[in-house]
Amino acid sequence: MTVDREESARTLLEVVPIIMQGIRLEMRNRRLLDLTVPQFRVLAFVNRNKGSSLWEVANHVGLTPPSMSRLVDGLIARGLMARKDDPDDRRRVQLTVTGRGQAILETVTQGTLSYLADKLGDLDADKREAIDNAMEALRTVFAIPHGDGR
Amino acid sequence: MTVDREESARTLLEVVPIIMQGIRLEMRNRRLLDLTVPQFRVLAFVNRNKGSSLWEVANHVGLTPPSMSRLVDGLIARGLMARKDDPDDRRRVQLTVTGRGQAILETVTQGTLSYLADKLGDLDADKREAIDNAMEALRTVFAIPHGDGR
DNA sequence: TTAAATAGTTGTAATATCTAATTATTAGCA
DNA sequence: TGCTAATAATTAGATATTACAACTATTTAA
Repeated sequence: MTVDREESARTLLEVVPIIMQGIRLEMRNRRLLDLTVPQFRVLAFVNRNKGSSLWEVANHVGLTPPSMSRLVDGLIARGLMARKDDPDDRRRVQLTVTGRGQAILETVTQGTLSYLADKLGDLDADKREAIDNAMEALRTVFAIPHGDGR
Repeated sequence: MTVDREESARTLLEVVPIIMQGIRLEMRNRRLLDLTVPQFRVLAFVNRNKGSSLWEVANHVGLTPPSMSRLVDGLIARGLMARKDDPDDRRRVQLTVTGRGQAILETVTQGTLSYLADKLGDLDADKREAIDNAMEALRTVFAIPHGDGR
């Protein structure tokens, strides 16, 4: 089978946005505890990197600091995150996920995983292994640390 | 190597949003001819399905008809698409991409493919083959017709 | 010890997106 | 046939999201 970079790129460009669309719909369609994808990514990142600064989160998620400041405002207003001053550098803030935030993160994560696992359930094991291998390769290429991303 | 559905799903959920973020930044960062991802997907879909109705495009891209109506307004205002009445059913509208729209679509597509191909260039052929196989599997699972999606 | 750099927030504006209501047209059926 | 229901699209109105520029507070370093 011929595998040239251009063709692989084209396939990625066709497939990735549609998977993303499924993930987005899944996350938004749960009454009251819905999250946008950026909100989800912020919660997941901060949950794994407790005490992250605003800049770190903004950088990870790909938003500007002002946008992230407002996004965090919203999550704090919903009681999902907390912001406190960094005692070592009082310009910085330390972000954390509240218990309630963790609960919602967990629920949304599980729901989304079920959605995806359900889709993947139609595939036989070797296809799923191909997906795992591919994602592993893509993970390195897009510089995503293990068990971190989202 | 153990490959269970749950684990594959988790990996997808970690990796896909980050690839998407790269695609989004790439598409937006070209002065004057920038497109949002939904705009890009609309142009790509209509270009391959000339005369699509508003509902068909909205359905494909995952937006409501009112949102799509406004999105299309914007693309028409930029001279990238045209809207005309369907003679067979005058409730419907037939959407097409203008020459200018095709040109911009082409440029943005090529730019994004270069971005992706560049990333993929760091991988050896068997990794790229794994990616192709995985995308092929995902394509069927998410019901993405060949050479269509975006 | 003050100028420059850094972290974050606020002001303002442009998009993007939704639900509900409205208009126009077609389809179904008694 | 003629009326009702269904469908396709748009408009109205509201809310979210996001950006850039300007500002405040704090730290670094010359």
